[in-house]
Amino acid sequence: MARGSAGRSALSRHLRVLGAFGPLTGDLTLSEIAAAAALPLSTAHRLVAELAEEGLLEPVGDRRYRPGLRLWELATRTPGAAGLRELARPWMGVVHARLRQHIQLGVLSGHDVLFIERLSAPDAVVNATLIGARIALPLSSSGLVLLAHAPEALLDEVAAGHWSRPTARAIADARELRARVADARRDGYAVLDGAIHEASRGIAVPVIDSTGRVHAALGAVVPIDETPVRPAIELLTVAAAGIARSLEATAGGAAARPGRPLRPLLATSRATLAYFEELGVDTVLELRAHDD
Amino acid sequence: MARGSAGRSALSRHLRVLGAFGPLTGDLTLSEIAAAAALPLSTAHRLVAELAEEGLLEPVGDRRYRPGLRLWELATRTPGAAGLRELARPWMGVVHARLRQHIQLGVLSGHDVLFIERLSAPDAVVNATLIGARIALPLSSSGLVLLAHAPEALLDEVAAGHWSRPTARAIADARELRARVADARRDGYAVLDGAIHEASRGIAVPVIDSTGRVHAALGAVVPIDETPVRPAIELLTVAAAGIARSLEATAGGAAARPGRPLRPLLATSRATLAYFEELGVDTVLELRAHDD
DNA sequence: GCGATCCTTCCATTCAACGGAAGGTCGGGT
DNA sequence: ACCCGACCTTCCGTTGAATGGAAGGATCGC
Repeated sequence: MARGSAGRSALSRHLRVLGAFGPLTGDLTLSEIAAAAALPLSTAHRLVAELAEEGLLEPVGDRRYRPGLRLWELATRTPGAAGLRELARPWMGVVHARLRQHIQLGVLSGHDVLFIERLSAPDAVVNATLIGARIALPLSSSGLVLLAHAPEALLDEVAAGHWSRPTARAIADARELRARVADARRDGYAVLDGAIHEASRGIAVPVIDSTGRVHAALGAVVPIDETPVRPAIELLTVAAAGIARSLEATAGGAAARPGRPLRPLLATSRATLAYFEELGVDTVLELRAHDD
Repeated sequence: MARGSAGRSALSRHLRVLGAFGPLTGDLTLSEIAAAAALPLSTAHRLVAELAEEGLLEPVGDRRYRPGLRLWELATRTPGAAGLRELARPWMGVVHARLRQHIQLGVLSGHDVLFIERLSAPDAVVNATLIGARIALPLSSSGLVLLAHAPEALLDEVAAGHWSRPTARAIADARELRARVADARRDGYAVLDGAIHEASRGIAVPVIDSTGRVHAALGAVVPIDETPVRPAIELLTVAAAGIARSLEATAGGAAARPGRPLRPLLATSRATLAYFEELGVDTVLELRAHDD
């Protein structure tokens, strides 16, 4: 590198540039990117050009950029996100059809829940969740569930840290957080009222496989005191078990085969399944139709 | 850099590593990655460690890696893929409900169609398409449609190049390709029989906005001579127009506002819409429920 | 026409990336 | 118990790719 050279690896600066695009960010100009990424303009200029060259950014009009196709294409190979999402959707659909409220799936990422999928309804309550966005663990019922099943060290870290409190009912301190997490651990679910918005109640259960590993939290956001909680928990629990089974069918199925494990295919027709087997693709599982 | 140093920018080597994971690839070990990316082992070792550090790869078990959450999270901000997909799904659902065959959405990427979304049915015909995978332009009806509306230079390039011919009915040469593309340009749709598999017929129409820009191709894969073609084309055309309108409502709507354009939100409840407006998020459009 | 804003190019400096080689670790075969 | 082969990890001297300040353009608004 050169000059005082600041940062860490080259990779981290490329990511700083991509990180300039947040969940609510629109197309950005070069200087907006430079500012958001805290990079010198000439450096940003070069990085943006490289990223655009590789298709990770794409030019829009003649002065703006947005994240590009290649990024999405690569992300498609993310079993922990894209894969889990695809596999969970049918189960989420079942819950959604009954509850007609927000149904969402979140995974643990750092000190946040990263939301991977959400089904909504026009008349559902307020819900700050966006697909691809994060909520601090203590602010969400999904977060409590994930925390309940994470290594103790994570709870210690989070409890020691700070979190915003959008409403007065949000969990206030480490003591309360630990109590709520203990509840979630004991009950196998979490209910959290008005933590982000006064009117909303979160209900979440873990997606937990037969080895005890927790892959995600499946949650609903419902109006407080309108939707009966008990039946919702039961619906969510059944769906979470279904998701866990689907996960094991793919991951386990693929890993169990000798030879190179291939990503199992989902959601395709029987005829297509036969086609891929003919092509010599080792592991192809048909789970269920994508959309039914 | 150092030593003979081979390649291009640092970015390109990181991408070579990520590129080792294909649409059908499972979790890979370090040496598999090194081999697939054609990188020296020690280099691959360092790159993989960096990528894992940043969450672009995640360790699985104790010797394998897979693409990580952060990659998916960043890809979430891709209006041309993730955004288009979300926005198109309701329209695709309408077509799917009628045809009960594969319905798919593809965008132009290099000399391929990159498929972004697909709805299937258990009894649908053979279909090689995978979400996140590519098909060469001349092999797919969606490809013909995209080629028909792309700059002439692209057609020249593709026609001059080579493509595989999985079946005897696949387009054979540049002459035939140009003729089929001309048809697609004239008709506003493309029908292609048995190009990838003997039993399957592709039907595709462009998603074309009011400025004439083509954003994607919307297609169906149906059994040859079973599904009436004309009504399918009409269904697809209506849906494509719907997608185009949704696109303009978001992109146009956001871009038209003064101040920083924000990514419009989709698929949320009315109450949530109000919530975001209150928070000062400039541009929030509610289009329709995510799942209905 | 003039200033402000944003983008592009240039280039001397220098340190982060490179990768061959050597040393571990692990497991399976005998 | 021992060896062997397959992987993975660490070390480190070399060097050219990345860096970013500065200067020069392009464009827009007033």
